[in-house]
Amino acid sequence: MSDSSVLDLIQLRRGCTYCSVRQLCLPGGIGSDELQRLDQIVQRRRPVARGERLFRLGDPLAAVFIARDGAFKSVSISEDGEEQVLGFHLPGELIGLDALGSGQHRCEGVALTAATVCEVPYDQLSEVAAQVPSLQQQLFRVIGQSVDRDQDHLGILVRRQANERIALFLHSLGERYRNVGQSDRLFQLPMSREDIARFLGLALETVSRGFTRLQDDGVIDVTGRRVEILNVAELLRLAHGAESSGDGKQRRA
Amino acid sequence: MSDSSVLDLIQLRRGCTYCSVRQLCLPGGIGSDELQRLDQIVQRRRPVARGERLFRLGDPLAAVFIARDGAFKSVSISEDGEEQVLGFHLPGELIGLDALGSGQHRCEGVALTAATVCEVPYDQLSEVAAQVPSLQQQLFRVIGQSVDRDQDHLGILVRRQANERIALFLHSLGERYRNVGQSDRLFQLPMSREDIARFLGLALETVSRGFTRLQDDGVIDVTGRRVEILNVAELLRLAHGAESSGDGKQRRA
DNA sequence: CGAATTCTTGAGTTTCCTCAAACGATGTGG
DNA sequence: CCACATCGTTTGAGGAAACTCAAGAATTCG
Repeated sequence: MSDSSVLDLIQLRRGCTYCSVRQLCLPGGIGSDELQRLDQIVQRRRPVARGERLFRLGDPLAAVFIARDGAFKSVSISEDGEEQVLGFHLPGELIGLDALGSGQHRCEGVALTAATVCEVPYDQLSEVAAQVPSLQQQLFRVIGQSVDRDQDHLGILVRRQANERIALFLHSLGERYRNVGQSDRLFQLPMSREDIARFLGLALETVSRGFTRLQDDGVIDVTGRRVEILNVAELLRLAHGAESSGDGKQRRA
Repeated sequence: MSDSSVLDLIQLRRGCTYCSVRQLCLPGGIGSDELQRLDQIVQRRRPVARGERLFRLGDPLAAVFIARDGAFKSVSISEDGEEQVLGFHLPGELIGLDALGSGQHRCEGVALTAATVCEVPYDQLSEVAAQVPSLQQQLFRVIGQSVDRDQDHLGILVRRQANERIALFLHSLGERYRNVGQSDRLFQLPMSREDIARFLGLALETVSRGFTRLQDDGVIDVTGRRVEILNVAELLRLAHGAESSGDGKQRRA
């Protein structure tokens, strides 16, 4: 076996074909020919340090990113300098779509942990999409899903009270971890209480109190950033406006 | 001049080429050949009665709509039956993009006034987009702009107090009316106080009180749904967290 | 192991929500 | 054309939720 064929194999294994998050970043899948074309333009598995920014406010749209390991947040900076967290990005999710409308980024993409990303130059992506209809379809789909997440986010913020928002947040985070093949009951939060607060539209103290309350009610177990969901059903009940059941102790269905 | 050529001319004038909202629904413009292809698939100027729904929750994605006259709202229904207003749509804006992610509508498109819409069957649109790269580009752009509006909406909801939200809302509405060629100082609200409340994440009484407050401060003049913005600068100041200036009377810069 | 960050908890205050009632516009039938 | 019903809006009073400020625990990190 020649050196080059070994290299080819390694290349292939590192490419989209064998990517563990492929079903996520390209739901529905596309043909292998199309996949090869995509492979050619994807910059693979770049490591990113915690706190590093993939792009900044006002940067021209150069590429979209796909989280592979680790977690990211999208934050917008309001005129008074306040940070707003627009979303969190787990493996398989696209980052940087915010620049699609104006050609410039309206927010910053920040790594919450050490992470790796794939990077797809935008002009090449749209070129390939124009030539490969199924990829165009997939793209509309993926963008649409990011819109869906934004609307879910809106749903959390509009007229829900603090405890509901927090329960909803923890539940949906669990769901997303499950999609990535991790446990949906026990996970490590990649973001600070402050990030959560700025995502949920609350004060960070309110988030902290909410966690404590859920713990007192036996719904979750939380120490720092380690979260274990003990009672999913109850968490969901609370997320949809149910009163937390009077006595401050655990309660079995 | 034959009958058929007269008809052709009328057809043409009623088509996208002469459409008053073309720059809005297709910003940046596309070539005239492409425009003709688009013309062929667009159902033009259908009248819609107030309260009529363009699509309902769960409907499969069949078409996207472009508001021509009148105004629409997108509302999602939460599991407890509460309505949430996700957005308002003025002439030139696309309606129905919420189904892009899942293929099913996640919200309902409701006419707030008597209105007219253009309707574009989705499968034909994506087919033409696949063949006409510049249209694909425009589509990404337009979808991106709708994402931008969602993010602006998030920005309003996250950690802003009631008066700021209301000021921001009125200001941005003025801006949008200006884009449509109407006055940005004096307009008729197409939506009820309740709709505004469900959009801003407030109680409807709070919206009403906010309006009254702005009127007392001489910033706007409001009677029912007629709104006149008297002091844009002050409105903007209030929108960005400024205290309303003590004395309950008008104040000149 | 100590410094620095992040998180929790407490006390007091503000904002905004809820409930309730009056007011105004709009449209319908007598 | 007017009386009346209906819907949308305004206004008031009281209370609850969440914010701010502040200080003390716990974790993380060098």
